[in-house]
Amino acid sequence: MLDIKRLRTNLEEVKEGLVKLGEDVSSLDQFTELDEKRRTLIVKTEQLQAERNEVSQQIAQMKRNKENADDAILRMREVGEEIKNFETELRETEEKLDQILMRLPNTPHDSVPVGESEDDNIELRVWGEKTTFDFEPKPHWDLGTDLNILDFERAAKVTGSRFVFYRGLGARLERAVISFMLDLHVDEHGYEELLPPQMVNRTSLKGTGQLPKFAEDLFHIEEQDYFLIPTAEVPVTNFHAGEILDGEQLPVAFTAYSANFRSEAGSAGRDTRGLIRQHQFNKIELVRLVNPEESYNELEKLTAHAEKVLQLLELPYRVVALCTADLGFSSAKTYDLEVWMPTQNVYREISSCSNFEDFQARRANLRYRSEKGAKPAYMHTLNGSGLAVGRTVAAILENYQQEDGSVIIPEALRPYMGGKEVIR
RNA sequence: GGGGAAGUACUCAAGUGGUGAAGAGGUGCCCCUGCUAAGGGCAUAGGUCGCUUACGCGGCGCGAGGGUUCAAAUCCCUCCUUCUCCGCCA
Repeated sequence: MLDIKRLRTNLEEVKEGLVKLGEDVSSLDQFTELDEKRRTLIVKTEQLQAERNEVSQQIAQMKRNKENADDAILRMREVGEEIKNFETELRETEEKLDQILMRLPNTPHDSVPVGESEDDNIELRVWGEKTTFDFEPKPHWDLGTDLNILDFERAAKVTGSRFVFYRGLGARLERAVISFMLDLHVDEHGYEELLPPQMVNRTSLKGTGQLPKFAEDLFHIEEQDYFLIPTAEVPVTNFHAGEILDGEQLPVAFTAYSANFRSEAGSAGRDTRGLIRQHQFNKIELVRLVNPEESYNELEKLTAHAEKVLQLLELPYRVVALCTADLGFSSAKTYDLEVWMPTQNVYREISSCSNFEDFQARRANLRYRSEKGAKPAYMHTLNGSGLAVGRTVAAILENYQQEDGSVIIPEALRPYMGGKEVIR
């Protein structure tokens, strides 16, 4: 959520930021009016409440002295009615304000390039050489099916489209990638591992920004009003929600494995084959809760941690800075890591590393004290995939394939594969 | 799933309609003391929202949300969490 005080004092500047995102800012036309109405109602309500508190004490006094308090009680009955009316009006006004504020995206950092589409994202660096073959490489879904390590057909039978069975060494490979990534982030990068709940409540989803605006992207459990998590970002960022941490506890660095569930509403027909766009996929997440002054250094750090995975797996990739058109709802700045997918001849997103500044912290009430006795302040939150596991497996299959249809296992994963070197 | 009990500050805890939510521990400052311990004194309800140039003032806050009442930690309703007994169960 944007800072309401910032909206009050710099409304035009905020609008400019939102316009860069291609956001419709007409909802803000009512902001000033609603905000002023809210504060007027607060003043009126509180004046009456103060009066009621005072007279109530007088009534108590009179009763104790066995005096007659009927006049005061009658008067307070009316005051009580008035308070109730003002409170109702106040609640309605605050709901309207909330409707506006909770649906406004974060404003982009100054360094974010302004753009019209993802084509305006800026390539920052390229790592590794694009894989080349002296034979016709197969897409990973054919490789996986032929090797009998991926089974899309049976998953469609058992559940539906956009699901998959990993089988045999395929399942083993997925599990190896998960363990490899977690171990790297815990042992080398200093993250604490969490294994989070894979369903969350509405409050958590509002905290990170998926609700109220993007409900149609989520799987919902009606009975309990829970949602399957679309990313571990949700439970992990909300881990400290509502708490006030000591400054020394920052930065908090969590890594988490979870399955992720996305309805993929609106992407019908896109990436229908293979592991790229599934309703359920595994991901290792990196989350950092940091000092505001540090958050942009922290973003570089976090991105480097995600990149390290690709480097150790020796998968060619590039890093792009997302332009305003491609920026996510909650993010102030995002770097995407894109891995080389030889059969599609493109770099495909495999990680998204973002600084949310205090946007999520406001929503989830994540605060810290810079020192003992200091006023609580919002921390900054960051997260990134470290990495998407299914897409990593797809990239391994495609980049490490051989002419005979077998796949070499990257060296870094072999300890997790029982020493096996090839899937054939 | 059914029955019981509970949720008050950093911790423990009193409080069944009426002035500022007891008390203890802890913490901070001070006294005493050669130093430490013990002892004594004072302070200590976090937060947040609003008003105010400011010093300040006020509202809300006893798990959450509603309700009754002039007045709610206290009475009523719904929900959440924890403990516990029974049943079921990976």
